[in-house]
Amino acid sequence: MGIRERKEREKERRRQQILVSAKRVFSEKGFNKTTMEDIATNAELSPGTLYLYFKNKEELYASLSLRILQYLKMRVDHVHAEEGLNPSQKLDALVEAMYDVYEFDPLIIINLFHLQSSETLRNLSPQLMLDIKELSSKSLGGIAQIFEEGAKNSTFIERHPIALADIFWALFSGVVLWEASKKVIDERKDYLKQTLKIAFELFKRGLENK
Amino acid sequence: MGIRERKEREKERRRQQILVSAKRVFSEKGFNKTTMEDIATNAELSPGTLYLYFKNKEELYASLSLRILQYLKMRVDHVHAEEGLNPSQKLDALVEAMYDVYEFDPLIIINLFHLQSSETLRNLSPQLMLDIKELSSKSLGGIAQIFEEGAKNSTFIERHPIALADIFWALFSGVVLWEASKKVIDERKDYLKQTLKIAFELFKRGLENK
Amino acid sequence: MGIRERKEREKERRRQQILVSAKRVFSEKGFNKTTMEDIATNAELSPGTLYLYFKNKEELYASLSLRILQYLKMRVDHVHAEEGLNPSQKLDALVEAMYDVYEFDPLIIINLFHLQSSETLRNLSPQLMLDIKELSSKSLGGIAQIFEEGAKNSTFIERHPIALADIFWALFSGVVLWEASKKVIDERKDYLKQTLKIAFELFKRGLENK
Amino acid sequence: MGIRERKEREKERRRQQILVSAKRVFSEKGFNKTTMEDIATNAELSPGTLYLYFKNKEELYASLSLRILQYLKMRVDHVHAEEGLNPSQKLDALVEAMYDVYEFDPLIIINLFHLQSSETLRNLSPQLMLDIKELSSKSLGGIAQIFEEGAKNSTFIERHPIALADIFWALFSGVVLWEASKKVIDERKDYLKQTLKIAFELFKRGLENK
DNA sequence: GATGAATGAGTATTCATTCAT
DNA sequence: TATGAATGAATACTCATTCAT
Repeated sequence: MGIRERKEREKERRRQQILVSAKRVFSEKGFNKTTMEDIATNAELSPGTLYLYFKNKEELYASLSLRILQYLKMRVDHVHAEEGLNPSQKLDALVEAMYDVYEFDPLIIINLFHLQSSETLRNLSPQLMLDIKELSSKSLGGIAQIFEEGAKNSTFIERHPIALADIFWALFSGVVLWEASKKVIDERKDYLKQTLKIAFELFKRGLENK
Repeated sequence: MGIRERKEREKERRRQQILVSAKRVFSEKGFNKTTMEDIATNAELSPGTLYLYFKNKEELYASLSLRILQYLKMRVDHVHAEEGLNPSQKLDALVEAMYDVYEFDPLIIINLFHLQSSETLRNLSPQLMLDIKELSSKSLGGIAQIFEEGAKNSTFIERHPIALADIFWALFSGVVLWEASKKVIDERKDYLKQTLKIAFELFKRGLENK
Repeated sequence: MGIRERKEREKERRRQQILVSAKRVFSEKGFNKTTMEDIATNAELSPGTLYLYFKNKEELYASLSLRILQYLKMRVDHVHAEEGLNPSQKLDALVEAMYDVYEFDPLIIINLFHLQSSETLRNLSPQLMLDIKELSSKSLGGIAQIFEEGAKNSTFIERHPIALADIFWALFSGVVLWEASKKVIDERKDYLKQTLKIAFELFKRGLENK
Repeated sequence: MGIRERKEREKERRRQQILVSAKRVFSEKGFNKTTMEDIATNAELSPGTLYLYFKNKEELYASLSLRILQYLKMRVDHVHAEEGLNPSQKLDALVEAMYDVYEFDPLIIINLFHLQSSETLRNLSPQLMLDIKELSSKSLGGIAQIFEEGAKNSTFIERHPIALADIFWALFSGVVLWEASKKVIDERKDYLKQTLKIAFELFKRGLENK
């Protein structure tokens, strides 16, 4: 391992250390209530150092979305990689994956909606935006493929596969966000998992060729 | 019309004027980038005047959510008020209503998720919070009733009606938010309506007793 | 009584009503925390009305000082009006008067120091300033006269009578202010009256020709 | 000198720099008319920097009181530290000290009365409040001790020593405040020192056992 | 005279970001 | 690289005062 490579690796380690702290603090306080100093303190670094690794606060925040998308993509890829699964079984596997995605970062899933603010996007570096777009598009593509295969062998009804993938993701994130918001308003207990279960069941039933 | 009544009416007119401007500006810039001065300017009022009608920025913002919820509730009530509709037809009518809810305020639907911040809730007056909770709960109750009726006469499968109402709403808002976020990222045109259509179709298919 | 006179009287009544409310509210909250609206509400008037009787907030506040000074002057005059009192007895009577001045307005005595702010004085009408100066000067003159008489008949030591009057007043208000400030800091009980008693006793002893 | 120590010293230097500017500006304009920006400008710093050294405006202001109290305590301690002084001579030395306290900060002595506002106290950090209470109490204790000693050896009359210390301080600050207020109203020249002299003379005469 | 709705200037405080060391 | 002290722009909110009715 060359010295350059070691430095590269060290740098990446530090980036991850910051991201872990950022996730912790953002999850707890939300984007606006979190200060760069909070994150720096949590990471046992100085505020200035954060700026050596991330252009600004928005970019640091968006990088967390990237991590979720990376995880999502990995899980979608795994579904396809498993051998001998028919589309219906793949869909079941995908649903299982979504539970894990949720557990991977239950609170920060809200992040993905923060990206929609055009003000935010203006502050992101082109490379990061490209990465996000690509991962997002590939993950949804992988999901869409399941529906396409299902339609081909008549397991599922025929609809635009990309649209179905969008709906699948929207259903997932809609439930997560909605239940999260109710928890605060109604002080209800964690009713989320069960609702997700019913939601995905309905989705699959709606999709099936009767 | 007494002088007191006229004043009351004038006051309400001013409140609405502010809400209209607030909706415009918040829609364009989002909560944090919008300043009270922006809204005042848009409403052709002075900043101080806003505070005669709304306790603070959070409450002004939350009042916009109230308007959507009022509209939603009204539409749900209408669905039940129409005579001679069976549950399946009521669901169709509800879906139509949701398109209108979306058009009533395409961007500000995001508001409803802003409410989840406990920091926000801390700043709302108890009355406003009560109104929001009540409207929200009544609307979802009205939606749930459709599923309950449908289950009773075996049109729909039996699931917890409240959960189904949550899913119905989550599906709707999830699609709206997700498509909205993609629009910025992908610069795609309004693919939303079509996606919503498929989403609701799938939902209904999933719900039907085959 | 002519109609003009009745109006004049009515106007004065309203002025006093406002002053009473102002004293109440200023005493409770201090100058800065008190709003004109607070006073208006307390007086069951509208904010605008206050400005028909007082040029501005500073002048309303200063007018309260005037009331104390009027009371002080009246009491000093009484001391001189009583027949058959020698200087020593007059001083005793004056000390009694000071207890009453304190009870007349225990908290607002602080007002008199608010006047020192040049910013405040800039906002007072010349007439009010003149009245304050005159009353203040006459009252102190009356006090000084006691010391002068006392020096003449060798009851008291000879010092500049005006200076002695100033010291007499400074001792009184210093004790009041200092004890008032300690009450908050130390939460001690009303030790003030006793301290005032000792203070005046020492003052008199110091003054006496031994 | 270690690097840590140097930084500590530098930080203290900056604190003092701010206090000096604050004293200047507060003296000139009073608490309310002074803005944090005024102070920052005077100190050739940015407004934000002030908040690195003082929690808020109230605390910055109160810290000025602390400085006076520190000086007062030091002078009182010196009086006791001088050898071979009897109580009468100690009182004379104390009177000399008060002239210096006045010169140390002629205008800001008013500060000490600002502390009485409970609203102000609410905004102070517990440590600062503790320091103020302690210094205040120790200084007055030191003053009281002189009267106690004087009473013991029959130089002074017997009165509660703490009360005498309170009166001593009230006399001093009352004269300072009263003369200060008159200066503005009457535009008189500095008649203060002379008045103080007479005041203290009377106080001592009143105290002496004849 | 009386009202009270509207004004809008005024300010403490925060915090993302920079840069000298 | 890393630091962290310093920056200074940005903003919600208040309230004395005005003036059309």
